[in-house]
Amino acid sequence: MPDFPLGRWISLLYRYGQIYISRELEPYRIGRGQYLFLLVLYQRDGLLQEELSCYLNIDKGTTARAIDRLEEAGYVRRVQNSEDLRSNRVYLTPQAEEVKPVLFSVLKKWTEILSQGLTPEEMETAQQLLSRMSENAFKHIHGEGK
Amino acid sequence: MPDFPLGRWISLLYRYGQIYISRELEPYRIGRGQYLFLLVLYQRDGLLQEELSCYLNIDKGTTARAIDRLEEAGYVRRVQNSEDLRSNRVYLTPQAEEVKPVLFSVLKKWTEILSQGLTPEEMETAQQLLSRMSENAFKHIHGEGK
DNA sequence: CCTTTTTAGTTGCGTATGCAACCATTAACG
DNA sequence: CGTTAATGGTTGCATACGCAACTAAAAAGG
Repeated sequence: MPDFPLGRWISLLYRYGQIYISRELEPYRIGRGQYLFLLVLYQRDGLLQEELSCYLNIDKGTTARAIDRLEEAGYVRRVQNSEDLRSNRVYLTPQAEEVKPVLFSVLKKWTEILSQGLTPEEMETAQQLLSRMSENAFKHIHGEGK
Repeated sequence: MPDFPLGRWISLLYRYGQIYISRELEPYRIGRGQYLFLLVLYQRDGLLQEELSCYLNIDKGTTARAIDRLEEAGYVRRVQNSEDLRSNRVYLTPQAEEVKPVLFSVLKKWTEILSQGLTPEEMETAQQLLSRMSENAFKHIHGEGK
């Protein structure tokens, strides 16, 4: 790749990560587009869809459909927010607590695969740098304009 | 995000990069799923679809459709390979040469956006680490396996 | 040679994703 | 208050992607 090596690696890591997650979580009916929402809800249950979208920086339409899936598979339930009837709070079900260790172990294993031959310090550095680049990306796409 | 921060940043960088590329290249009818193929062809023209797939590690079905798009938009043409009638060689058109500077400048700008606040050494490190993680991902998904 | 297997490419299907249009509810304002 | 604007959520549409089934051509093996 002559130019733009970064984009190529990011594309590969994203796509291959999705393949891995899909395969491993398929028996649990958790799709690659859904697991991130579970991760956020494990941290803080009962968020609004809008809060999930905002936190993960994912389109609200995409979020709506991901929550559809999770609800249909029995991992979350929507409860209309009594303080604002337009919005839903999303709560984990006991079934979600049950798969939590599975999900964490799958993600941990993928991280281990990626980190083969890298030192913990290098992994830490990678996270640091990706996080800073993400913030730049975010600010450019949203933050004042263009 | 409690665990799996890496996946989250990669997801964000991938999706936001796609948004940026889509917007910038939309006037030229080059989609976010197509520009990588052009980049490879700028390096070496006349590759087989299979070689493109293999080099970018992208599914051959996806490749076929990306080349469809590029052909329809006038950037490449398929020529049946006389040495193996099953395969096509993909050649750039003059129109592809014309957009080359535009494409490169768009990608360069995105890299500059991502690298704000990072030193050139840090960017170099990031590429290094991503490249090594990509190789790990590749080996796990393909290489013997799993 | 003829049959079997492999391989390059195409296509159908399922999923994910962003955008824009839309709906219902809430907030802002005159 | 009543009208207008903003906002949370849903849905239609377009694109991208992997997988699997399929086709046609080439390679392998008897």
